[in-house]
Amino acid sequence: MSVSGGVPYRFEPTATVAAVGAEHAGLADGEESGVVVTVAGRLMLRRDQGKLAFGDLQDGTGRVQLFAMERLTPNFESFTGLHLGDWVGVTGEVLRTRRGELSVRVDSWVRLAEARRGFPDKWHGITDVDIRYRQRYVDLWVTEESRGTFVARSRIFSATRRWLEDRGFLEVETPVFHPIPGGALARPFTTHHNALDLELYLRIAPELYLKRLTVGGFDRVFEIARVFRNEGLSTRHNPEFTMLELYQAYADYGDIMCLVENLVSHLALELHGTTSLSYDGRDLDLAAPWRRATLLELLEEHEGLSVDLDTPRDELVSLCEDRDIPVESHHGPGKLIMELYEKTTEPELWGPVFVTDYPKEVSPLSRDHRDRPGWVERFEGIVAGREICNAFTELVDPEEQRARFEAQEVGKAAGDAEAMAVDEDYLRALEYGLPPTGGLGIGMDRLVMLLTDTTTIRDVILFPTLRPEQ
RNA sequence: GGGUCGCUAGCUCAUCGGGUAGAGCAGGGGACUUUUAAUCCCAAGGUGCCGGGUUCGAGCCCCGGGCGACCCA
Repeated sequence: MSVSGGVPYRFEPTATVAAVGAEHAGLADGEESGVVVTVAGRLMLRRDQGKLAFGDLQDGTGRVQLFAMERLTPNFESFTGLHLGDWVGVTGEVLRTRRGELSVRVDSWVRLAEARRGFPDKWHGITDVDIRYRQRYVDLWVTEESRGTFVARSRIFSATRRWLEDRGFLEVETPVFHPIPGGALARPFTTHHNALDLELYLRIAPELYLKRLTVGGFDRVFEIARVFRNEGLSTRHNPEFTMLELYQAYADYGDIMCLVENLVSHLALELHGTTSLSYDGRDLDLAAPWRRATLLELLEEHEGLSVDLDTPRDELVSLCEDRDIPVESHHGPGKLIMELYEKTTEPELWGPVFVTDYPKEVSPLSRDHRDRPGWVERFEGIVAGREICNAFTELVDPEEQRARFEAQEVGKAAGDAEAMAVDEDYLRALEYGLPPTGGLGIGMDRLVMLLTDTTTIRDVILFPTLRPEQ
């Protein structure tokens, strides 16, 4: 076996680094355990010392020191010739050195892969975030927080699935290719199917398909859906991101609020053992119940504005203009109020808070409010100034839905690239009867950001969208 | 789309009132029997993001472009 030779086709570690550490925590300085283990991972540091050599092996669970001796270790010269970043498998006795470092003695070893490119600085790591995003395969080894964030992301997803399944929700998959983009107000990506000679859109939301399933009798469904929106990049926006959407028959938006606050606080407990978190240097408590307040109440509370849908349009327009909010001629009072709220109030909210009851004009899929004409039963969950979810009592009436779609088409004709189109098949589905249903969409990337105290969406997406190199 | 900042060795960073670049780590060679970013010695390593311009001379000044970060729309 030599460093220049080939590498094996398989290898069988008997323990993770973390397990070695846990099982031999009590070993005294200078003591040998009598236990032989096989570990594998990357060589991240090496300290040669004549007839001895020390190295740090890192696997997915942590680091442990390797202790090689010329007297015992086969091919000792080759071992000291390993490069930082090389993958190695090591078998040997677990011991603690005189200096108190838990170690695996290198009684036998094999190189499992060669790092032909030099690893980043062993102390400073990678500081250029561009390299971290483009070469995540290096970042994950070198930047401990990065690995931790993605492990947390995985735990959040699996805990979410488990929690929903425990409550009778069925996970489904619906199409990514949509002939008519719908379910959200956003610009889609377009693509083309050659055999059908058909323009298709990458979905901007799975919503309309999931509600078709509710019509079909799946009374609790969810999908963890990659969605695609053709918009700019920012610390909060990636063109492809992940939404959890769920639909619960017989429920209204009040039921969904309870679901959200229970799910999110559960995830915080699973991940951190507490709902008291810190985000971006500020305290945040996700314990249920969350405050509920209407959009108008919050607009008055934060901006001192007492307005409503019957406020004269001129007045709303000048309130917007006073705040440098651009107004377009087709904006009605609902849209103007929404703009005022989004620009002045939403960023100020720390939360968690459920902002309830939105203008019908900006909510084409939500059911009319049972008591407030012109408004719908919709809420957004705002945490740390960010919208993490959007939910409503679903609009079930096909006639009303058609009218909402047609109002959207008017906006589309007026040049609104984000407006919805009429989806005849969806209307046909509604005509077969959608029961009272509560629906929810959660931005999973933003939720992960919140729970991992991360302020850039690129830090929670393994391979964020970037301009190509060169 | 606008503004600010950044881009120098594989990685992390220096240098200067414009005079064709320097260190640590990594990589190469050597020393060292308990190291902890080990240490010590030696040698090597650069299209200074790209393209123009000003200048006797540009990594540095000017213009254009690229990529990124942050802020704003």
